[in-house]
Amino acid sequence: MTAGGVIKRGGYHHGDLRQAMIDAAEAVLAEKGVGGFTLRECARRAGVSPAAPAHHFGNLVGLLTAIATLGFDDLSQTMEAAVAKAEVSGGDRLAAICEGYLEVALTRPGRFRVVFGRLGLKSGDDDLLRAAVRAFGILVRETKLALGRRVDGEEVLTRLPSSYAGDADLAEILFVWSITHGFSTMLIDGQLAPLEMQPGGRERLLTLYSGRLMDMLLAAMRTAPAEPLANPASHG
Amino acid sequence: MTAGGVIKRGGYHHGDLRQAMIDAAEAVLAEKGVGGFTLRECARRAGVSPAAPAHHFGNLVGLLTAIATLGFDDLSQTMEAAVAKAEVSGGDRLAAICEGYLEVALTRPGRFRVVFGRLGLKSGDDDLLRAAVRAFGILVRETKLALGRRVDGEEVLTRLPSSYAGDADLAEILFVWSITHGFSTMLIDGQLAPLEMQPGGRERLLTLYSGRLMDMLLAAMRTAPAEPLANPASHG
DNA sequence: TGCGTTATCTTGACGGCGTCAAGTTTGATT
DNA sequence: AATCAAACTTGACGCCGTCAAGATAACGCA
Repeated sequence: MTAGGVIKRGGYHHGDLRQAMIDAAEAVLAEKGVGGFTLRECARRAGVSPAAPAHHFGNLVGLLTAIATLGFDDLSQTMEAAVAKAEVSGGDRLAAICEGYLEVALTRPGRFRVVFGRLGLKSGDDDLLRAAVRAFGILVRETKLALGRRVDGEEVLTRLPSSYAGDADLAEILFVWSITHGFSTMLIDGQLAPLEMQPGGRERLLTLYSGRLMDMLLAAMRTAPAEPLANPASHG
Repeated sequence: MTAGGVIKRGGYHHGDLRQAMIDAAEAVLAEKGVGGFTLRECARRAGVSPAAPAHHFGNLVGLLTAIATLGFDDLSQTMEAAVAKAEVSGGDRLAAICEGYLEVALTRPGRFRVVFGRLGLKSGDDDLLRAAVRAFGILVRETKLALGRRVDGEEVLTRLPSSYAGDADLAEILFVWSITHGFSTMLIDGQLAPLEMQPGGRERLLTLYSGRLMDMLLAAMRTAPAEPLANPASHG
């Protein structure tokens, strides 16, 4: 039923408008990108009046926040899957999450831009925060593992981002994230479009990314200070 | 006169509406950011009807394109100035342009987002293209110099970006750009806000950037193949 | 079973947006 | 001085997000 969540159920009441709106929003983002994204258009596709979504999301920002939460979950799942695959194939785990990050951006650029774009999100939203902490935690965990640190998985995954402000490995974390985020955003925002114009251009870029760029990234990580003087687990 | 380019000259005709619109746009971007940017608001500040700008810029995209051109020029000038300063102080030239890039983003985040954001620009605009080629050329030049390549300055600065698709140093160029662009955008888009919340948080981030991150960047560059025999390495 | 309560959705309206067509004013050219 | 093209205004159109008020339907409880 409700293929794509777009079909109305009854007459007056929808049944699951919240999910239908999210589905419609994803479809609009996939078709027109974040520029052509409109609350009224989503409501139209859900077969509902423009004011209906207000009851479920409050306003446009609320809907975007729900989408962004899905985006963070997508990031977490894809990165974890990439790690699992690397573990099997013998590839590097850190490179794997970087490629997973890029994969998410390329697969759903609209949703990715909702997550990381300049559009305002509900800053206090619990679900959003939880999803963001989880995704960030994976990045932190893999960076620390790549540095040879011992990591208590549970602890890392639940720490708030602000608690990393004094982390001994923050520079390395930011380094990894900057490369991955920078390349991903430049690619989906069209900064690299001139380089993609040649036949096979995009493939070449992706090869460079998962090849030489990851090599350089890992080489840079190996220049890290050998031992952290402050124990990252309990740090004052 | 025309302080800020906002004051009208005569009654019906403005005199220099084009410049006044650009000034007003910059002011709006500085005050409200790219989210609160509106053509009508700019026209209002220039003391002119909503439809007046059409004659000078065509439409909203035209105005944004003019702003983006200024943004690229800003990037070029700041990066060149940073190189000059590094040349005097004995600092690293490549790190200097990376810090100049970040400086531009932090100084005028609104304009920076117009340059690199998801907003559409007039893709065929000559001035915009020229400014972009110049800024990109500086990045390429310094990356190649850091790799020990000999560089014919004029040639590099005028090549179109698409012509770098087969460049032997493309991976290193993308590596440098990704780090710099990634860190800059994450900072001004609020991704690092939780890390800035602690007292002195932003200063710490900037210190990390111009310190350890640049060290890692330069270390990674030193792993480049000595001769451009273009062997795309793989780490699988 | 029937009734009231409450969540859900519609209707209609408001102001603001970008853009267009048509009309008005101005400065420049001849 | 007459003409003309450029510069700007006016008014309108269809969008947008959001709000207040009303309609509807599902649910809990007698």
